[in-house]
Amino acid sequence: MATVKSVTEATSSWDPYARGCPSRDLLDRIGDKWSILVLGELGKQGPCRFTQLRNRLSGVSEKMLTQTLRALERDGLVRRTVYPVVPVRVEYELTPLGQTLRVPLKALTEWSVRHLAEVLAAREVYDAHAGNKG
Amino acid sequence: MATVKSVTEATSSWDPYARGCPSRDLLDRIGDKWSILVLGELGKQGPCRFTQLRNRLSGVSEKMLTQTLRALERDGLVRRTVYPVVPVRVEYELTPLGQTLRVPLKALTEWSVRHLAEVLAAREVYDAHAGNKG
DNA sequence: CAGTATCCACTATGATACTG
DNA sequence: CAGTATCATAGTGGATACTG
Repeated sequence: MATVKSVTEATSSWDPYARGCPSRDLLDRIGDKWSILVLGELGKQGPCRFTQLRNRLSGVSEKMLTQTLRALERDGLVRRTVYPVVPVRVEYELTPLGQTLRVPLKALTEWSVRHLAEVLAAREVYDAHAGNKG
Repeated sequence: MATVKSVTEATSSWDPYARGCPSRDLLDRIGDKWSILVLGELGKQGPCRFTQLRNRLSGVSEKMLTQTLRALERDGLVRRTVYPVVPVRVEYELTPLGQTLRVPLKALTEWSVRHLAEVLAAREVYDAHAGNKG
């Protein structure tokens, strides 16, 4: 997960693109391999148990799932509820704050869905030229 | 930069949160350390030369700046123009496609600015508890 | 069930030096 | 000026085995 950086370099008036800025911090947090997938799953389905999540995000290791969930929980985006039964049962769900993040995430998703073809096309053009030039 | 993954596992109807989905690809691309900063700078100022960019994104190495710019260029988000003068002059600018990405990026930025305090507060609470529990 | 603890590989990033 | 090449390293992600 993102290393926790000091905000020493930050400017007083937030420049969205300066180092140490909120959006960079956000990207550092959700730009990892599993965060948005977890956020997405929880957003779709509501409360979800650890193993359920692991199965839905097939491919994730227990270590990474735990790590991702802990980070999201730490940031107040996900709530973790432990039911003291045996065997223990733990449920994860989006917090209200986590819910609000779905909006900008959706904007990003929509952009990518709408422009994916263009990006892919650009890649092919670029790679073709690269092939010519070595 | 993101490893280029096969899309073999993708479902036919795009699930925004499934692996290999457009939004994941997008996050893989712009979730790195410099892409959104470069996008942001170019969005703010229009055409910009290599060294100008390097100075504005103070802290970036030439290698990373080149790598980031190449990736963005490959994806059709940034245009690279070489002026065959001596010494050579290269200008970078957002393509129309790159411009459209500023909208969802702005949504993300606004979210982070608006909710940063909550996230930070949540972290402190979490870390305080972690201290208690070991 | 829901983790934790280890060890390992790869990747991303960076410092530095060199070049057309 | 605008890179490229090389070397070094930290951090990310993963496989596996163990535990309350």
